[in-house]
Amino acid sequence: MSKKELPVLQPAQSAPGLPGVLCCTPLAREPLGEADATDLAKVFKALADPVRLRLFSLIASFEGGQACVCDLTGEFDVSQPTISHHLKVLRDAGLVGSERRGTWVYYWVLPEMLGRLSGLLAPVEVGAEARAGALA
Amino acid sequence: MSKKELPVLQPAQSAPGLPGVLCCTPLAREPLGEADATDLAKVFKALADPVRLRLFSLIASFEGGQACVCDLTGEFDVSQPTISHHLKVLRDAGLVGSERRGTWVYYWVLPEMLGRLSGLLAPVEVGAEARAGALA
DNA sequence: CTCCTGTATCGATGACTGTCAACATAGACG
DNA sequence: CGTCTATGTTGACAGTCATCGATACAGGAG
Repeated sequence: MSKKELPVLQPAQSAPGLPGVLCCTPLAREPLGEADATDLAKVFKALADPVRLRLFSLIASFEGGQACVCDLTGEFDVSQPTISHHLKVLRDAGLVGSERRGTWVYYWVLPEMLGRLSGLLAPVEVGAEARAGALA
Repeated sequence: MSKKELPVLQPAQSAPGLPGVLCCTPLAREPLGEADATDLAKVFKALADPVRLRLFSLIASFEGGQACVCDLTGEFDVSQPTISHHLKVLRDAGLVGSERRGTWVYYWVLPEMLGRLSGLLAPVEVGAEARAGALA
């Protein structure tokens, strides 16, 4: 079941509330509102760090689609508290989910947000018309 | 600088250094390398600001696909130098191109980068393939 | 219970970033 | 030439961020 309009982002968990923009509005289709831009910027900011990008990619491409923190810390040159901090940023942005399972804590990517971002960045048909229709 | 020294970035050429990652590698497909993550982070960082997001969206959705700075400054509460700064960030990230045309300077979105980002964020089939075929 | 390991939080710090005012530059026009 | 308008650049400041060490919390083992 795929719901497109619902901002389902486990509001009870950690997602600070990502409104409708992140649903399906193409960035290049119509001007972004202030509030929407602020929310979107938070998500991009979460991805705007090399360590977080690698963390995110590592989790996403892990066997089973999830990884425990112990699998991640060894891959980076930063300290464990830093890794934990970055994971929290990703979680707060609604990009990953997490769950404690016994001793270890597992993280997985939330594909919804990924798909929304992908759709947001999808370029609209800007063929020859755009270039040709120059004004004065 | 009458005709500019080629501000319009060409993929992996005059750009700040956008290698192959930005071409078509899905983020959730395989772990991102350090260098690739650093480059990608720069692009996301350029989008990680509400003003820049609105600027970008505004330019992209403008009539003719391009807008002069004079069309943009009025839409924001920040000063003109700040707008100019943000436009430079977007240009350096390879997200927009610019050209002086007489008195005014016009900006337009580079759809290539947009498409690359969109492809990068495209979620892989987590439901079936990733879950099953990952463990080799 | 106590110890040990895995993970999160806290406080501090150096680096970066968004913003502005002031100034510089480029082109149009008289 | 000089002047006006449109943009870009510079320098400075405040706020944010990435990172660390120390520490706290959670759960399993003894």
